[in-house]
Amino acid sequence: MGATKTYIFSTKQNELAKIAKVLAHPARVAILEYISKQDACICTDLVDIIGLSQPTISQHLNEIKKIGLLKGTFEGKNLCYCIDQERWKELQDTFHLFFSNINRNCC
Amino acid sequence: MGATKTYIFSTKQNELAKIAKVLAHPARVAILEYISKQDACICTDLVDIIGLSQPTISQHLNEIKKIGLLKGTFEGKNLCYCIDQERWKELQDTFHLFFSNINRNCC
DNA sequence: ATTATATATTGCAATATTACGATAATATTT
DNA sequence: AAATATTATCGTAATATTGCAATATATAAT
Repeated sequence: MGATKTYIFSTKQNELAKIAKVLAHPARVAILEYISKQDACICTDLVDIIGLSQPTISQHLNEIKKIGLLKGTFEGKNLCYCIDQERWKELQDTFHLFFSNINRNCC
Repeated sequence: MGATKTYIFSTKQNELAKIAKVLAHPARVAILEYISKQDACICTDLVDIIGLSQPTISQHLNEIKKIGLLKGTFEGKNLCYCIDQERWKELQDTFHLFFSNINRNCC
């Protein structure tokens, strides 16, 4: 008990839920927004911008990384995080499809 | 410790996260998909369709209701659940905006 | 090599979520 | 009024998430 029964749902349903879960925290929304607004992609200052501790930010970044949304490369001592545009579009499509496939003739 | 620090984020960021949280469970995705596919909206059989217990389904429905996505009216002994089209479009726009506002010139 | 700076990992406590049995509430039917 | 059917709520156990201090790791600069 207590654990999500993923096995009774379809792959697509689990996929959407998994992606949504990453967006289900304001810190991760804020991180994605911040990174996307940067011209360059040196994101050293997320800790100051967001206002959470460095380990916490690091963990959130890791959650975002898990669904393939971040490309990270070292540039000097700083880690350069960028949003993976291909993956971003994929997720956009996933959500678009989900929101589009809804029946209108009800109630 | 342990609780999300909502107060350090913007209303919009918290809003998106809150909506995403509802979609962050495959059962709720499945429920929304099922309801949207029905011509009529008598959704008594969700328990059989999804494969979770009646209390669990009821709780999930409640989560969906909390963000205003469900219109529910009693029709006889059965509860008639429908998706609120207005609200649905709002959420669709919220996500669309979020996914659109992303910088392209990076990395 | 040592120091400084940036990010990752570990360990742990607080809180939240998920799921279901038992039970209550509500409405229909007999 | 009693029985039936459907949904909601309560209580509780299992699991997951959130957040941070402490520590480890990695690169840069001195």
